[in-house]
Amino acid sequence: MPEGHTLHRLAREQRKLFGGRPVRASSPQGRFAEGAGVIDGRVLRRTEANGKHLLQHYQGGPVLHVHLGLYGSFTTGSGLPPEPKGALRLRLVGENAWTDLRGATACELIEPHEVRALFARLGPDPLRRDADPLAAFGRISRSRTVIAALLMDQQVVAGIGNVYRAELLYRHRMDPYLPGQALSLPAWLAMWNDLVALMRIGVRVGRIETLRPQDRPRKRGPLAPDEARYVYRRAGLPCRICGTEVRTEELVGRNLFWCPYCQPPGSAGLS
DNA sequence: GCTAAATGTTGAT
DNA sequence: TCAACCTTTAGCT
Repeated sequence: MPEGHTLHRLAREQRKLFGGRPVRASSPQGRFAEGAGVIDGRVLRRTEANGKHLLQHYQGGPVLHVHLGLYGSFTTGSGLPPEPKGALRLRLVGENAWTDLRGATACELIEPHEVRALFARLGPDPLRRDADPLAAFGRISRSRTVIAALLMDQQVVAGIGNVYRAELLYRHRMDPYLPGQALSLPAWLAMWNDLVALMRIGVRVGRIETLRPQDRPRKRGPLAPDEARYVYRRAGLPCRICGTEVRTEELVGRNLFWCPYCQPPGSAGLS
């Protein structure tokens, strides 16, 4: 489930499982055979995530770049890896752990200048220490594009996907169709700080949780997906807070979800 | 059991 | 604007 939190979690996990030791790399599917051959036997020195991109830095210089896209995934386990099945793009095997990559949009070795170019076209990532929310506000406040579209633009903020977008706008009672220009700095900073907190929770628990404690259904056991969110994928269901039907509409190729009562036209956030 | 849609991006048309 | 990527899950039957 790849929004930014997933990639940061993976970077952390892979550092712990494979970092500082040589890894065996292979591409049973064959599509990344050459790259796997380069990595094979090298020490994994460092892993990092920026937005939805994952990088593994290997001894001697090779950098593996992975972007999971819509349905790419890593499956990880301990002990001996299972017999490869299906389209297995990349398998990494360490001392006592293995991980399989499937379905990724990008799995490639890139040069240092390509890493710089990649990072240069990403906006601040709320999960990185060096992230500057004012850089994002600069773009937002100069734009006539609606905030729901700006939030999904990785050049504005790196790592937000459709779930965080919908839930963040809801939590701030913001009209998704508000032009970026209409956001105040305090409203943006409140959203940013909330986003940092939400995404850190996402890294910690491994999924996107956005409900405030008082809004969580009181029930035991795991929550169904539509019970764990305010508006994302809840079209036609009553808003958790006001009971109005949650709406959905396609916006730049993606489904947007919002509550027309809690986020009325012109509503510019809580600050 | 089957089908459609999905948390995303790139590159061709 | 659309296909590709080719997995997973929700929602049917």
